[in-house]
Amino acid sequence: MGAECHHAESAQPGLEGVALANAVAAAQAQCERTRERLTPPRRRVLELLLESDGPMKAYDLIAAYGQDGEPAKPPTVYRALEFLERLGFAHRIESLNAYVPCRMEGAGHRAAFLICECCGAAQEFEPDFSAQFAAAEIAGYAVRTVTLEARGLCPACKVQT
Amino acid sequence: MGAECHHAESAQPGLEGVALANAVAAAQAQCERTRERLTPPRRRVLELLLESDGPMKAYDLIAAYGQDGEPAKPPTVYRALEFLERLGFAHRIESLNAYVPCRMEGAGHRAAFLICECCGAAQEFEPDFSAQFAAAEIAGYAVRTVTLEARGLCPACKVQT
DNA sequence: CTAGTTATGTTATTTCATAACGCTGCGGGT
DNA sequence: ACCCGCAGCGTTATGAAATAACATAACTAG
Repeated sequence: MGAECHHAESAQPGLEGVALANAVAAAQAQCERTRERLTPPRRRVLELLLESDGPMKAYDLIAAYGQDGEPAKPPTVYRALEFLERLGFAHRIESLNAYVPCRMEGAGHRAAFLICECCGAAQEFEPDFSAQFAAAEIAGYAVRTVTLEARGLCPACKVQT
Repeated sequence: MGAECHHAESAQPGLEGVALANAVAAAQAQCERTRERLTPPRRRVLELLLESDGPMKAYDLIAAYGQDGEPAKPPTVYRALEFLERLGFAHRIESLNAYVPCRMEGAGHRAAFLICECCGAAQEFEPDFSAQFAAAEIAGYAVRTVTLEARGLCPACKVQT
């Protein structure tokens, strides 16, 4: 994923082993609570996102989908992503055409990201949209969702060249 | 552009005649001040954006480019859009894959939009990113640009069904 | 069990964006 | 005046991202 620099992309190391299993199990449990179904393709895509060190493109997911190297068909992955986004298990980063697993505990529908233009890392943070909601109210808009993406340099890339 | 509803999309009526000419002339003047060149394709794409009632897709611009009905080649339009964005004359709306002319006076690199999911209107507003900058600073990020897109219903669509 | 709904598999296509290459025309230096 | 370097453009082709459409399978409530 590191597109422009050589730093190890370790800001958000992917999950493995037990941590991965726990994360998937947590998603499973939440689904059962809300009568949603974490079906095999959905689970598989969630796993891939959680394992990744950084944002994944849809076609990265498609290529990585089959344990045997067989790619998925695009709709399989896009449908899974739609589900994961709806449930809040994943977010789309519009400015990258890429996807990340949600790293925030129980954050509902709010998402905000700090995106490093050097190494490609994307860090989710808890947004405070009060100023934006105020602006929306003045304009008479009923806001449903807000996406915010701040681009710049992460601490590691800021230091080096 | 109105995708899902029948309301007139009049929130941001396009410019015509003298108003259009004035807007283009203002861009021209600013270019001259900064030694940038508002070449014919750039001027043409800017005109098309200013004339439009709402966000335009890249291929809308491509189709509308020639006064004689001849479409442009994609790179022509994408290069012009890149220029217009760099100069702050236009903004890309990531969540729509669409472009709008900048409506804010002298706003530098900040852009924020209220997007109606019913009629497709996109209203630019003056963002206050102080909360986000604070969050970025805590995380050690050096932010360069921020894009914010709030999706919901505009006043007109909120009232009707 | 069976009808309705939700999810998946599959094929094909559409939409969005950029790579690569050569030509042109303007501006700066000597 | 020259020519040289670079920004901009035209053109062909391709790559990347996302969805349409339709058939089949799997749950679930009655």
